[in-house]
Amino acid sequence: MQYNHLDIEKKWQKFWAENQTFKASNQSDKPKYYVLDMFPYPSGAGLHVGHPLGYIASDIYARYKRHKGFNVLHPQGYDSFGLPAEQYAIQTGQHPAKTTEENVATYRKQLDNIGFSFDWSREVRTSDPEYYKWTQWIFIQLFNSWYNKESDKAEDISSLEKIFKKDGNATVNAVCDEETQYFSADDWKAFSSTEKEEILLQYRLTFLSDTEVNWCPALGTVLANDEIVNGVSERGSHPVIRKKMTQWSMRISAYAQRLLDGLETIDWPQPLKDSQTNWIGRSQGAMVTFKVDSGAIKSNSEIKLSYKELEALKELRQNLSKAEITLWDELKNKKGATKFRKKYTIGTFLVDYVCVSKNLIVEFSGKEDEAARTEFFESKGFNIIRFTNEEVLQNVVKVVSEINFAIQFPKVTEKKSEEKVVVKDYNQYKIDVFTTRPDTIYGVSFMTLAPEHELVAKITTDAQKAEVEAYITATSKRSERDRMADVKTISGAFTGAFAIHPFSGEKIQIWIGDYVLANYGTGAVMAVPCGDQRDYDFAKHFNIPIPNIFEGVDISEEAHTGKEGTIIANSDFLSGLKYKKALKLAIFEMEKRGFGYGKINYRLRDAVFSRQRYWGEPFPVYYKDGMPQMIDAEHLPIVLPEVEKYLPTEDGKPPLGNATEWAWDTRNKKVVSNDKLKNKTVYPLELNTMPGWAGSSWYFNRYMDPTNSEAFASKENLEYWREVDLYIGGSEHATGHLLYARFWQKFLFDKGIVPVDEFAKKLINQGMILGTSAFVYKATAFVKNGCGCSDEKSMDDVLEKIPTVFVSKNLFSSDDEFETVVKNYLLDNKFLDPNFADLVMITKTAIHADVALVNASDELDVDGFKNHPLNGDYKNAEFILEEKAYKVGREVEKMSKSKYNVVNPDDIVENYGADSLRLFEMFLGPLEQAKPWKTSGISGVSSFLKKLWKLYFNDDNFEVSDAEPTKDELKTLHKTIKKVEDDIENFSFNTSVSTFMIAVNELTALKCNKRAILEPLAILVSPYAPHIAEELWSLLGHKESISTANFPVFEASHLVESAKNYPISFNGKMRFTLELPLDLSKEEIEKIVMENEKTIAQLEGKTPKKVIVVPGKIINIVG
RNA sequence: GCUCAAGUGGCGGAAUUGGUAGACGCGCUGGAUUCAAAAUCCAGUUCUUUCGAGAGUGUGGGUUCGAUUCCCACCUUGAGUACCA
Repeated sequence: MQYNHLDIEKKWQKFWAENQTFKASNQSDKPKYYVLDMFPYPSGAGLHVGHPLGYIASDIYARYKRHKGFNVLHPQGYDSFGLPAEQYAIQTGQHPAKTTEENVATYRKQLDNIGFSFDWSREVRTSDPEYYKWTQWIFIQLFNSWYNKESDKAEDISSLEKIFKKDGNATVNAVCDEETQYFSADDWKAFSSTEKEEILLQYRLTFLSDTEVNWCPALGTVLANDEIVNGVSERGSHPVIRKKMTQWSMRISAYAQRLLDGLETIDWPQPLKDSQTNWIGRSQGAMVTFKVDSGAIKSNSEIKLSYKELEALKELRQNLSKAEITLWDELKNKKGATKFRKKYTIGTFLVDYVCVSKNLIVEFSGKEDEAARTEFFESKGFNIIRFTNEEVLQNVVKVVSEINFAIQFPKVTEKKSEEKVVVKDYNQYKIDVFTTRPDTIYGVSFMTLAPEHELVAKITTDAQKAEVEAYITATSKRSERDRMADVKTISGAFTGAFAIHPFSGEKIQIWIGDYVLANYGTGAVMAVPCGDQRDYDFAKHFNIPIPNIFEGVDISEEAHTGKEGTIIANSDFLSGLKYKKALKLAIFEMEKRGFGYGKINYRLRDAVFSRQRYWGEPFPVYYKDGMPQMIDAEHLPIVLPEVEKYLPTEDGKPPLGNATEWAWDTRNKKVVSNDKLKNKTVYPLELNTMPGWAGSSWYFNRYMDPTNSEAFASKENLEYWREVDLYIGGSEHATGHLLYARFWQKFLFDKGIVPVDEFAKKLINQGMILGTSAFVYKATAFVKNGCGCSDEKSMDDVLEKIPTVFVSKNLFSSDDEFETVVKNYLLDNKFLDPNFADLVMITKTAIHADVALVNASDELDVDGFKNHPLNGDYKNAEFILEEKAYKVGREVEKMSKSKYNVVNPDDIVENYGADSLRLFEMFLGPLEQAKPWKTSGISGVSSFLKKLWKLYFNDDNFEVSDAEPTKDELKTLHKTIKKVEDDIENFSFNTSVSTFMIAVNELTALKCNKRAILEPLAILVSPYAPHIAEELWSLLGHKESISTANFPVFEASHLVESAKNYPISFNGKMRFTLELPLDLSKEEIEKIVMENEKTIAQLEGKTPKKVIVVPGKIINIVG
């Protein structure tokens, strides 16, 4: 019987589907094992041979684990929301759901062809409302949570409200927006519900905010940082600009440290961990505040307090003086428009009490900067009344009545035009900088602000104004890309202002420069030219002093950036200290003196979560009085509405703005027509949709319980499957999917929803399969310029006669040679008149030829090429052959349609079988490595399968013997068991394929047909080539699927040898081998070897200096 | 620039703890079979060679009896990231 892959493979694929062979049970006596692939986005192009590589590897592992007695979960699904389906919808008007459905069907067919052991009963699709219902649910959970730094986890928002009610926000240690104002418990109670909502939004883990986003005009949507590559969009390479928009964001920054720490606990590839570590970008250093020292500064807006000052405020609020308490007792009961707040910040000033609605400030007198305060407050339109401590303590009633009077009869103070107000130097401007090198603070000789820094306009002196403004205009005109491309040019401008060095008190210049980025750190740096190359270059360029603070280091040519072993000099109390000590001491002193503190900074930004797209999850959100409201979980899913067009609306709203049924009826709890928005109980729904990574950030949990309609997965199932044991997918998701998924998992863990905080124990990145493109070399003829020929028309005729010519690859090695070959051919075949030969020039063009037209010897199917639909122009082309064949050139490139090097797995399955495809993909090379595909190589594994098949047959009859196997046969079997088992455990699938080949070659040579050998062999092969293994297994008389069989057990006793073929080396070089019994002692071996005639010949009479004998390994004779 | 990974025949790659470099497969060469081809089978295939042997894992050095493997410097390629203070 011939091995017929077509029949066998169809038969067993049908068997597996009908018997649900790979359906995983949610409980079992066996240990559990969860093998997961990154689910595919079902694109219209279908799969090429590169896609299934990871799936084949994971399938082999899953099948192996079943043989090893595990209850294996091996699911598959589709990441079916996404841009291409939407772009296609825009072009064709087809609903993305429809094209997605079609693409999924194609994918499923292609996957089924390869014989994967997926449990399809658990399939998920992110675009299925029953699935995204739970994506929406998780969004609500995030909205209802805040990050408590004290407990270092996410907590329910109600616990935060409780604290606000009791103590205000002074005691809260949370991850929140930077510009959060302080308020007391009483303030909280007095806030309107809208105000409360606004404040809570600053703490929620998903929040709405005006953020600078990456807007891609061509795609009409915002993009996340990981969706931008080299300043242009990852998809389509469109330019991206910065734009302020109101967007949902995810407070992933709250998890920065835990995302970093978690990497230590998971077995993921180091490069991937490195790239996440870089992306999170933790840097340890200090926050330092520099005061601005300026002759004339303009004030035109409120100044925010620094973090440290806000910290100090907390203390102040809690430690009120007796007089303060007495007066507050009187004022705090005022309600409504006359409500007072205590210790409130206005500008950089802290006022004792203020009634904001009446513009009245009440203060204790005797503050040192009273005059400045009065001038500033009045400029802001406030009235100020002041009392002394004594006045309050002696007659608080009188004081209160004066306050009441001031409320009722306010002094008319005109709010002065802000531009005109010139406030003299009150040291109110401060520049916060972040530095990783506080030890070099005495090396600071200037400061640089980003051109966009908010202080720039305020501190620039009149003299420098024109220059600074010109510089800002110039930089803002440059695109992000230009700025990135041109990092060499040094540019900047002096503001004219000076800062005060916090330690030395010296005046230092403040510059602006575009090498400082507005969106990293504080957008300002303290420049230490001697210790940072960019600062150094900047200082050199603008002739700023470069003080040297390193002992014994030459900085005349470049900055000294090394840390280890560096000793600090010229730095007051830091002089003479080593880098590490100086760093610690500098931070200690800053904290003591109150102008700096140790801080850890992260590069990781909060993730923008809104997309102006149609084909994504709708938010479960409606807007009431401009504030977002969550729809109760019980009403989910909020299903994507139908729209007429998938483009943004004419007034620039996202595509959902086209929907006519997109309003939330809060009374009837359902989505209703927009006509009903006039109703008081009907509100508009969110028009943005969620980004692609929303659905993929938790799908691995859904597989555990995919049809549950009560919960996103049941507690029992989550507890049973816990986490993914093996996850296989591409490394391109390092800073996208794999980071977001870890973030959500940690959040869900905090909330007690999932039992583990890392979703995948082990991860492997499969390498890309590249295409091997084929090139043909086309000759183009044209007439030399300026030939001086009289008759152009006749030259046209000459060219007319010359056909398109292709030259076989090895006929030329240079362009000149190419020209000669072509000309000779044209002359020989009378395509060219010898009289014109010198006037014609020939150039070479390499053209991609379809790889399907090229055989294993790189020979082109010339007729096939001429008749190929893509090569219509070459029907009458001439081919210059070598040895009767046209040889193509080869080059390894990424697989892509335009290079005609894409190989479809369906064709391979058709011609060679799924088992061959699986074996070959594994045989190409190590799983993690990128490697080129060359279809010709498949004949090796294909003939291996035929040889394997033959072992079980005697001519056409299936025939195995029950006789005892020989020692050699057992040795081959057990050697193979050991190697294959080790290889699978180490994911070294390529080497086990060669092990199978060796085993089959050996057993063929031994003419082995023993059941005791061939039965275990079928099991060994079955994870790799499951169809042929099932067929052989059933021929061997088994009724159950081979997947239920136990993996053969290795017995070392079969490999025990009595003799060893020793390599005999001279000075480490192997010269010959010698067969010796293994039970000899070192001395005996040495004696035999030294007496051997070959040894004597090698030594040429010399006496060896030393003889190394390692029994069982090697003998080395040192001469 | 920085970080990481990798450099082995004509090609994909093997050598898992330092111990016979090039397993296995493709391709190539020769042979058998065939009217012929495909398929199949057999033999050979790192380079040099005076046929004795010698050299050889990107380059140069080091450790070692012995290095593809460990250490140092450099070169090349690929990936990621990029004025990150």
